[in-house]
Amino acid sequence: MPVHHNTKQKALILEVLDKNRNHVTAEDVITLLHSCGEKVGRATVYRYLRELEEAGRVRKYTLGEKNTAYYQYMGEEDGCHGHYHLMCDVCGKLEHLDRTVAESFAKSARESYGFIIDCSKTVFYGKCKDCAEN
Amino acid sequence: MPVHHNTKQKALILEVLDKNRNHVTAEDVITLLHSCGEKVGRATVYRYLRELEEAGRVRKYTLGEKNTAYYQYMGEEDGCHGHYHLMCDVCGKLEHLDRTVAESFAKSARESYGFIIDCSKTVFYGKCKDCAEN
DNA sequence: TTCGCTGCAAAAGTTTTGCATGCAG
DNA sequence: CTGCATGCAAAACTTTTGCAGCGAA
Repeated sequence: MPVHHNTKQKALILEVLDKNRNHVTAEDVITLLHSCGEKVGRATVYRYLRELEEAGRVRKYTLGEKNTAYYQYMGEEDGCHGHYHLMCDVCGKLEHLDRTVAESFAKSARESYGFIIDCSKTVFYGKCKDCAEN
Repeated sequence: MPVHHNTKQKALILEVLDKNRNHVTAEDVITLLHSCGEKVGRATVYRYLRELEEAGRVRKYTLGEKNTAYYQYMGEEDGCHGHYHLMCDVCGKLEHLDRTVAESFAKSARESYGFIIDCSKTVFYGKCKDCAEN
């Protein structure tokens, strides 16, 4: 386990992620910080985003035909407490699906395949209600 | 509507996609062709994969933490012989879960949240049977 | 013969890494 | 003080594009 220093840069990055809960790219983070007069190195942003993703605090994914990665802050709650994530790959909105709804499915997967689903890491992709109606 | 010339290169690429229906990267296609003694230019592979994707004959997505795109041949009829992915985050093995097993779950999500799950993009993370036993 | 297609190489775009310096603990 | 974190630039990768020449229709 790495030692986590509390640095100004990490706090700034987290603040940007918290204020932009829908899909931001690494370059977005850099640009947003730069426009606030705060300069954080490109490598630091990429390194911290990766660290956050590996810790399960941020979700990394792609949208549309772009080859760039989008990042979404999942909040402090470690995720394994009661819900699956539903991510709209049109608008990037994240919804929560109560675990009880998915319980039977997880059970089927376990019984059929012996696969134990980790709900803190699983994200369902698709279209949210609003985007499906358009 | 572009004119589609029937070239040897396109036939070779399609053949590779057909024989490897799951998770092939562009580089995989190039390497596989090269190992068969067939050389097809990198640009041609990328161009044709993109064309196929735009035509709906191939699905493009990302898996795991990789930054590379995976391509999946959907066959001539875009049937719903889709499947969910079960990715073991211990050994990295990828398993397939038939869509029918997950159908009731997808239905619940749709009825409760109006969310339409795209099975081609959803990956369940967790432990596969082998890793769960250790 | 005519264009579209191919292949090479270069460019473009995104992410990672090496290394010297800075700063939190 | 110690050593992890940062920042810069370069490297590493993946994908796209320009252009000359080839080849399918």
